[in-house]
Amino acid sequence: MKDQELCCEMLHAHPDVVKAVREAIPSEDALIDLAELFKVFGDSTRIRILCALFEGELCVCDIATLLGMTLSAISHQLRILRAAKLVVARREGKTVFYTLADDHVRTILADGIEHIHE
Amino acid sequence: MKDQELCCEMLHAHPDVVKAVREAIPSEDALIDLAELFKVFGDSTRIRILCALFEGELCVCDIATLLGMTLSAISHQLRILRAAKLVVARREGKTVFYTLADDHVRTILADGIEHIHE
DNA sequence: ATAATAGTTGAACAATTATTCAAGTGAGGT
DNA sequence: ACCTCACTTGAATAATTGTTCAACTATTAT
Repeated sequence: MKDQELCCEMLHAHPDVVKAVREAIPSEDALIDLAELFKVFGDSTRIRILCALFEGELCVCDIATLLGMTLSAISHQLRILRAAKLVVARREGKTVFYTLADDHVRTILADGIEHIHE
Repeated sequence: MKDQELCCEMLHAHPDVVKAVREAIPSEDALIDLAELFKVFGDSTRIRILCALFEGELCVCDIATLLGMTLSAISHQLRILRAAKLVVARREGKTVFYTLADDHVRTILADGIEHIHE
């Protein structure tokens, strides 16, 4: 986190290029938010939950059974997915059903799969 | 990581639904790879590097200057981006220039931005 | 009321990871 | 040969994070 003006190591950088890029890219805050979103996709448990929900709504216990994990572990991950607005919950009696929040999830995952298969 | 057959807590799960989903979703290994890819996008320094490279090729020093970070920190992150095949390097004398490896990066980031703005 | 079921939550622990620091390459200049 | 510049790399440290365990809430049944 050094200031580039004070960092002699970096005086050889191409200042015109750096200036142009600095004006063109989104704000640091926007990119932090973006990284936070991708961080949510960056865990295989959460990816598996999202993929399972592609097939339709599931209760927490179904997901736990499917992944062979505890209710608690799944519930913690669902909280993160809810906070990122990737899934929504619906209660029916004692059971809570989860669904994908929208189609962005499908699109993002599909793009990722495509990159891997290239 | 409990076996669902042995886990009495989960006997109430909907077995037909679980079975259908289990057959429909990709293999656990494939989803682990996918999570690894998104993990690379899940860091704001790396996202900022990728965004900077949208504008064209940059040397390591340009990137370090732009982000106000040390050469070492940037170099470590570039190594991760190279391993994920998101960027490629080209040496010209003492300088190493980096470029986006392909258009998947643009697509994935654009989808992420869209989700945030919804 | 009491109990049982389905899920949530907080604290703790282990594992992962981003940055720093110091040392090490590889290329060009003298 | 020696030096400098533009990186790269390995080890160490601090911060973050996923899972477990135990306790708790909400709903239904008796």
